[in-house]
Amino acid sequence: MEEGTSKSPSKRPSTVNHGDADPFQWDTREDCQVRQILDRIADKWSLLVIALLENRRLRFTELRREIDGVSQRMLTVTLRSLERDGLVKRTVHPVVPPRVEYELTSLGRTLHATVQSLVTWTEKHQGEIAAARAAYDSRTADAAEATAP
Amino acid sequence: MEEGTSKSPSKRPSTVNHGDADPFQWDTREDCQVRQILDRIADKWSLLVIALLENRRLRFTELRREIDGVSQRMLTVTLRSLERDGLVKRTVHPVVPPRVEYELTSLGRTLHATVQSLVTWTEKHQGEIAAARAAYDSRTADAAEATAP
DNA sequence: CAGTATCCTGAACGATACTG
DNA sequence: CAGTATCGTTCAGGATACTG
Repeated sequence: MEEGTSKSPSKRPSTVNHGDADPFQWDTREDCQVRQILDRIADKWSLLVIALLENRRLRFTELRREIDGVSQRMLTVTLRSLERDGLVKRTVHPVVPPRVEYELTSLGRTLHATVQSLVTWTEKHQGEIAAARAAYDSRTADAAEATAP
Repeated sequence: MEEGTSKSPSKRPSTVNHGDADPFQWDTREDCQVRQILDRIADKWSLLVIALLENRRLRFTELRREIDGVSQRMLTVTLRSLERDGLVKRTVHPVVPPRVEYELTSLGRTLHATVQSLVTWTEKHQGEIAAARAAYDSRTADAAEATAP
């Protein structure tokens, strides 16, 4: 598992370079914290895990069953990332067979609350977005049809 | 440009399958709107573009200069996606040389406002996250050192 | 049960060259 | 100026097999 460790730390090709006095430092720097957090929660599974753990602590297999599309490997990678960032607490019970439980930390719960505003926004505006997409696609289709009929 | 068009529409391998009555429909379905929105704004450049357009309308080259790490290709792809979703308005002025200006739509502005809460959360908690990472990494390093010295 | 370790594929992205 | 077209690389993530 090299990517789990390399995912966050190995990201400074110093591409984005703005530099000057700017009211938007938070988004113009490559190592921007916001971007890192967004990358964390917007990846394929993190949000699902956070949402499921919001209710109750769950075991590895329970999470797997709930999400079900996730591969064993990616669930592990996702959980490790969340644990590393202090969003999820991992508890190993020294029994056999092993029993490992995951739960949100208090930090994880505050993140979930914040994400809710995004969820709310999306639910409120998904109609507009769908309409915009449909409009754009039909416009594009028309243009293509007019160009190469 | 195949990926620009395929980016959003070609995403239903119907992997995540939960099904049963669940208070979390918004996050367990593969075609989840929240996930789509997150994918849009969390990609490499969208957030930067939205942030820059929050202030003023900008031309293609101006955006390119501001972001500067972005390739011509990705800026185009990003702008097209944002336009398709109704977050950004594209205006072509029929002059020569061409003059194309981009600005946020009202929908785009409301999204920016929503994202701000995430930014605020991040600024507030980045210390905790950094600490959690450092703690996790040192723990991990210790374990590795104890296993294979 | 809860993982690791490998291998492999597709697609995201960058670099480059060309155009209305 | 503001793109489009093509090519090559990288790497996230799935499939599979093996362990404490």
